[in-house]
Amino acid sequence: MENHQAIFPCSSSSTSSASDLSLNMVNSHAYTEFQAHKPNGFLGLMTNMGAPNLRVNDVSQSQRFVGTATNEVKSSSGKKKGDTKIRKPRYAFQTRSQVDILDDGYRWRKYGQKAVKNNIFPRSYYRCTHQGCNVKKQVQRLSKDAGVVVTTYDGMHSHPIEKPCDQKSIYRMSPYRAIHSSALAIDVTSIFSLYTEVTAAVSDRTNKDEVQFAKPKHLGP
DNA sequence: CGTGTTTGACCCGCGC
DNA sequence: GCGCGGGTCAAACACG
Repeated sequence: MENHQAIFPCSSSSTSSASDLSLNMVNSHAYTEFQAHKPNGFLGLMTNMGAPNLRVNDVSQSQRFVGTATNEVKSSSGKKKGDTKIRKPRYAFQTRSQVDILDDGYRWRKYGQKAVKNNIFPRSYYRCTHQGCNVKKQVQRLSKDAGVVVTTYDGMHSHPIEKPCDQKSIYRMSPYRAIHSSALAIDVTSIFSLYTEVTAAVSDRTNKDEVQFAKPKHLGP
């Protein structure tokens, strides 16, 4: 596989200024359960996964990572009739952070925000702005724990990371984004290198529902 | 002007 | 069939 350092040039610097950042990654089946407020909800999953309150710098030591390739996702336009449902890999990151927007190095455009049932926090919808890239993500805070942000990714990026290391020069922030994230931008590129590796693995297993845990080589055991 | 957010309206799938 | 909830669209708007 390709060199992650080349894809994520910032992966060596964990400049999280939101000091209380932790992360779990879950498959979307579990995430769906969480959303439905069933007994085996998200918080319970944290315990099951055995990696509660990980700091981002410790992810290499104990992070668990699961994905699925068979979630049904509507095409970009959910309005057309007779659309064949395409399946994309879908992943949910759980991060403990004071900010919603994780600086993953890609450029996202917000295209919607919705109030979610049983959650006091709205869910935000983002789309990758790269031409031809149809990757989407959803960002939502847990109502039970306002410090936890769940970021769900739909699809895989088919292009290199767009944002160089110098956020100030490349990440042209809108005033809105600046308000919410410029001061506390979180560099989680090392986490997203995991995402890339496993999504690639998933793409090779299109007929299987579940994917084995992945251990990123470059992050060590 | 380019880029991005906001937000109400709209569409669709699903459960009852 | 109907209502609800999730996801998306698009016009209006903000800002450098």
